[in-house]
Amino acid sequence: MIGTFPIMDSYLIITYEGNVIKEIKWQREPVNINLNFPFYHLFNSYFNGKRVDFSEILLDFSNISPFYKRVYEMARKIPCGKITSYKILAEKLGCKKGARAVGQAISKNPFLIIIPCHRVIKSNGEIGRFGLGEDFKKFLLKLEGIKEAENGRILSLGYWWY
DNA sequence: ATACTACGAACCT
DNA sequence: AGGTTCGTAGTAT
Repeated sequence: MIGTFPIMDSYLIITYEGNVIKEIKWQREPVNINLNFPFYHLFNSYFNGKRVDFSEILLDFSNISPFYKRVYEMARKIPCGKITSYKILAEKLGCKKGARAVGQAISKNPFLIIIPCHRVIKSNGEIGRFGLGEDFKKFLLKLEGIKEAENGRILSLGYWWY
């Protein structure tokens, strides 16, 4: 079953079976809106700027390599309103110099929003890349109350999650 | 074996 | 400050 949810100039495509989410991807090409998918109200609240707890949602991790799975499960623990870096995430996984490998995994995040890959930025404070574009990443961070400096970098280390 | 990253550090101007 | 280069870990072919 597939649900669709419009956001900015794109659409979330939510694939699910029962109450298990199998995949959340996005596309720019318009689709028919179908808001009849599990946890719709959570997504709706989230995009209205509310603090939302996605942690109880069941995700289908079959067909995901062990390392990617570890990255996703770790990334999922980043609290709303906090950010971290690819490097820190790698270190937490016991992979000191694996920042790039983490980036590769994050770039293929099969569960947009639920696994908050937008909360992972570069270690020098720059926003870093994002599938739907850097502006979308900034939009999500702003939604969560993360402040950005005028030079496009994150303002304060106090926001970091270690 | 090789090529490819949503990275990072170390160098350069 | 801004660029280039190189190391790096894991994945895909």
